[in-house]
Amino acid sequence: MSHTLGIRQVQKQKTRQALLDAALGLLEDQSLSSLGLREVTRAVGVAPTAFYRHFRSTADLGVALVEEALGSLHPMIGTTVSGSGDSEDRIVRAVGLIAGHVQAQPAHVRFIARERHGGVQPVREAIRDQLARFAEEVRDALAEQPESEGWTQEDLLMLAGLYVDHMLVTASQFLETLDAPAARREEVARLATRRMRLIVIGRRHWLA
Amino acid sequence: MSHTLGIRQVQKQKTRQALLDAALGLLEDQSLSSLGLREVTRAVGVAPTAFYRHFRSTADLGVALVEEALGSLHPMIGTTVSGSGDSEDRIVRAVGLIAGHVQAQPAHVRFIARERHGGVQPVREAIRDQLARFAEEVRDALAEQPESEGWTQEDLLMLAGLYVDHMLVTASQFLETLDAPAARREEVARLATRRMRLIVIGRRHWLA
DNA sequence: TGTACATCAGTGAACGCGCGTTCACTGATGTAC
DNA sequence: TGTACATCAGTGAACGCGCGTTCACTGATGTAC
Repeated sequence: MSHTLGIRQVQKQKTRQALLDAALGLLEDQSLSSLGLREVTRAVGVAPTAFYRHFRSTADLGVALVEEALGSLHPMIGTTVSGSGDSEDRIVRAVGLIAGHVQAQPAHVRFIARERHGGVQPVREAIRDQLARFAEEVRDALAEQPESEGWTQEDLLMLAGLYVDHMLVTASQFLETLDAPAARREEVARLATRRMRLIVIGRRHWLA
Repeated sequence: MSHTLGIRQVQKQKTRQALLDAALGLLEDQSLSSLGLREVTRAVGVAPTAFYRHFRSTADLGVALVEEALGSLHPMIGTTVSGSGDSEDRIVRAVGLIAGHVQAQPAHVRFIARERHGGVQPVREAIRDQLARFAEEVRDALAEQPESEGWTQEDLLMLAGLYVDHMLVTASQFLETLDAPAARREEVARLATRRMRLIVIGRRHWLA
């Protein structure tokens, strides 16, 4: 049975989302460790004290943003790695997907890149955990490919980590081209594709 | 002829260095964008206004820290890439060098990892420029290896970028093991070595 | 070498400002009967 | 369905505090003669 939220719950969720959205916007030009609670509430148009009805602190809000930014990407992983076509097709598709995601959610991507090594410990840990999950998911998807025959789980996880890190490097490179002409973006895509190709070649000859 | 600095210049340099050192220490648990000028002068034991005799702002100090953290590493590049031994020797030596540097200068490494995508634009740009120089230096060193015959300059730079990014990923992984038992550090070293080996294998078969 | 003046790294008081957090509150929504 | 009470998201005043920046200053160091 579907549980309908009351008016109060719905309104509370709206305010919470508004706080998250406002914070994400403010974080385009600063780090979470310098984001002020009053800044966020001012941007939303609520009293500073309303903040505490939703988050204990800006660090707490940051952890929620990590969930929002990365939580929904997990399904994408499997379909990309296990998708149809040869490895060249998959490389091109993966780079395209990253480019598209950066265009669609630049603020999310910037937030993750910035706070992955940022000054707020709980947020760093939340990101690290999510990325570790990504790597495991990639490993499991790789394990089902015929090319992975003879590979140890450990080496598959090593390769998966390489893919995940490369994905992040590529995303942050696309981020830097957002205000640049499309040609610059093409160049990043070309370069990312070649890097990925080199890794795939390394994979193919790994067991030799 | 050697130019001896006057007492005044020497003292000024000392204070400047004390400000840089204090800032670096404070940046272990926060980002530059939340670092206060008064925090830094308080840690050094000088009046807040003394700060302005050395830097225009904390962002300006950050740019100086980038120079301090990365400027002296350039010579290391060439000797690592062009060093003696086969590729396996060079991989092991490179990973060892990174591990040693992280142990010797953890605050520098943390600062670079944190501010590379941090909230202070001039600092991000300074880091990006230094890393671009690293990549070019690696490319030039690679170009002199016999294995690079037939490679375009562009592909060599692509490979060099892969090495530089991998170096940073490895450094930040070592950083997370600083308070962990040595066994954890060994594991990171092992993993980084394998990743590097996979890239080298990819390189060997690139032109096929 | 000694003297008179210039330089300038560091001082300390003062300023206006925005911060995070507390508290008792209001009034719409939810619930029990 | 109507009523009486409970809940609780958001309010607004108040607090003490540390911030960045200004300014005129001091006194040791540097320089010209």
